Amino acid sequence: MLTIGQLAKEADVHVETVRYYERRGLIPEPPRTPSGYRSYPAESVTRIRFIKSAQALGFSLAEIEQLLALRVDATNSCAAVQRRGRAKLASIDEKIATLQRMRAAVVDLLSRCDREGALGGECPFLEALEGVAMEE
Amino acid sequence: MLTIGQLAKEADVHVETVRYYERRGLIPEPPRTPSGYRSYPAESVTRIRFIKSAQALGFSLAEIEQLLALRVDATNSCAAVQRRGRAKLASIDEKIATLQRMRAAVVDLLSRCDREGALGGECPFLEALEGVAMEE
DNA sequence: ATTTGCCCTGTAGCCGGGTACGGTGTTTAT
DNA sequence: ATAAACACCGTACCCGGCTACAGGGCAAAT
Repeated sequence: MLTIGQLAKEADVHVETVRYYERRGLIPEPPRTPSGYRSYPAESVTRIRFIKSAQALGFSLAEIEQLLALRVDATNSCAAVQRRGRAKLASIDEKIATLQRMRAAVVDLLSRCDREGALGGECPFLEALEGVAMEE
Repeated sequence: MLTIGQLAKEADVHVETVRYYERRGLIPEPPRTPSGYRSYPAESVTRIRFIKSAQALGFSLAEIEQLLALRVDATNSCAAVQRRGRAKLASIDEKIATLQRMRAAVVDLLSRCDREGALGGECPFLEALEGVAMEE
């Protein structure tokens, strides 16, 4: 079991962030020691790291909450989870596709810069970016 | 040429957002009509769409500014562009890899939900998320 | 045993990224 | 020729996501 400070350090966030996530319902309220200290299981580290990664990929905390809520229980039928899971899958796939277009644009830019840059060319990025944007 | 309102509509942002991006230096100051109205070339639409897509992938406006500044000119040598471009490439690749791990976790979750959910199983998401987090 | 450090619960403030508003000038449609 | 729709500028405000106190209690090290 971990104190909030140990958890924060492991997950590379501030202590206040952990408490903030708890208030937001992104992590469950942990058990307390007799004196009232929060006491976290080791898996909390995984969860917080997941939240930070998903954020870095452009998911909002509200969306992350939905991702974390993908579980079958009293309120979620397996069918409902399947439906919402597939929707999340679609948004993940769209992000991957857009990143791959961005990647190709940067690679193209760098290679042209290599060839033409030596010749005093211009290497404009916008040109390389044609069609990179995500579809709505 | 487009008015700011037309540009905003095409790019699916608010007029104020376009002016905000101009203040931030993310889009160049456009030429003005005699009466002072901004007059945009069609390619501005591409640029704003790119900005919105990059944001949706977790890039901050500051990072996007750097991406857009990947061009060889008086202040940027081709070598410098190559160096910064490769750094951006690395961050793009990391995002792709993390999204692919997330994707696999969701797919796994859905398939298990299919098999075990029908049997009254639990489908916990955290378990599927082991190791999804981005590396630092 | 007391200092140092970490924990608690508030509430308030900050930063990034817009968004809204007020007052005014310009185009365009009727 | 006048109303509606849009543009200008400036400033102020809002929301998401933290971050920083303040004022107090507990725990580990010297």
